Amino acid sequence: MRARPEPAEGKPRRRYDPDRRANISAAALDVVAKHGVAGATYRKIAERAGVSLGSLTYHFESLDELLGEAFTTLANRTANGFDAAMAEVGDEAAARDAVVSLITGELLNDSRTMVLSYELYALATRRPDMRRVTDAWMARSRVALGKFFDPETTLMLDALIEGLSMHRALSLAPMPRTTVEAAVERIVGKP
Amino acid sequence: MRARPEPAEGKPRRRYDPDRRANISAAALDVVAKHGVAGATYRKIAERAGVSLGSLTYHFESLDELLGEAFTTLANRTANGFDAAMAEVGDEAAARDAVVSLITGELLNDSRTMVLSYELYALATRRPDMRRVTDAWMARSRVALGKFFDPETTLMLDALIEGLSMHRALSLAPMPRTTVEAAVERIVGKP
DNA sequence: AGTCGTTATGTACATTTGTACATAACGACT
DNA sequence: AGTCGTTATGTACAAATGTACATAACGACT
Repeated sequence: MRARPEPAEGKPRRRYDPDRRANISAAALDVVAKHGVAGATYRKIAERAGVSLGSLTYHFESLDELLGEAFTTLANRTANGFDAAMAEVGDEAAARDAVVSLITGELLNDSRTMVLSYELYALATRRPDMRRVTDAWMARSRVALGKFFDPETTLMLDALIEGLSMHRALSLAPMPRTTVEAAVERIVGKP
Repeated sequence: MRARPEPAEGKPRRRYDPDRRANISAAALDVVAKHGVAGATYRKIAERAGVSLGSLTYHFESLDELLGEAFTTLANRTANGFDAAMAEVGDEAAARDAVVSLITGELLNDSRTMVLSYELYALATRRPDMRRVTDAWMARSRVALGKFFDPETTLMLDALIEGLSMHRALSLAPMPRTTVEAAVERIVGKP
């Protein structure tokens, strides 16, 4: 017998678990990160979310729909982090530093985000609706970068960020930060 | 009743299907490209290879072993293509052109290779033995590039190739070749 | 209190999938 | 011709999985 959380004083208690749908979506990402899309089953996700099996099929008509929503929230959250990091930046020199930090830092570079990105990319080359998700994601990155760099440089920089993050994540001997700094400088030009 | 292929004159007919193991491996890549690792089952692969189900479990003790061998051959074949393209190159200017052609051309950029790469990357961040495959792959790329560029430039260029190929494959509006040329030039320096 | 729509739970069933195995075909060798 | 090790085939079975559904709990509203 588990005690139910107390309702806020005076506030109408709408439902027992209001954001269960979002919780299921988050649990799906955990399962994909651990077992891959190949190992993402209704039962594993339900267990991870601490929720009954029937609840999944109620909220999501298919596994594809569930994965679609999960990856969409992932892309939005990552893009939000990207935006936030670039929003605090004043001039181009600071933008340069921010980009280097993004590549070497935690937002783009932790293994969980990277493996989920790969799974998303693989899915996106196969499912057109997921292509829209990756397109929107990349577009937001370019908008954030476009505030400081010209359009062509922005395209190059965006691709460089992708490649450097990937190689840093996959490589056993991660590239030193100084090399990342030098690569960014070569693309965006001398200060 | 299907007629059996005639044995070569005088040559001892060793076995009915000598490279069935390799054929199964190739069929596995086809299935992964079409349905993802998630949809790669013994039965689908057997059907694609035109081979009985039992033959798969005979040649490969597990699906992981089969996928491991399939991705290993993929990585080797792609690296061979990379080597071949760079081997025909004389000076650094030609190397620059070769790199641009690799990014915009067919070796790295067809959607089949890209989706398989993503699946491999996703697998590699989860399975240590696959990490060795991707490591060897990237090491060969760097060796091929290292004949023409200094070590640090090679690292940068390798990452740039990865990122540009990926963005060209995923983007609905592919980046123009001139932008690719400009990006490579910024990394490797003025001619 | 009573009713209704929404959400949650557990169970049951048909299909898919990995796996094991018995049997046979094949080639090499004596 | 006979024997043996290797390879191929088909089938069978148990576990896992997607899916449907009956039942109940919950909150909002009258």
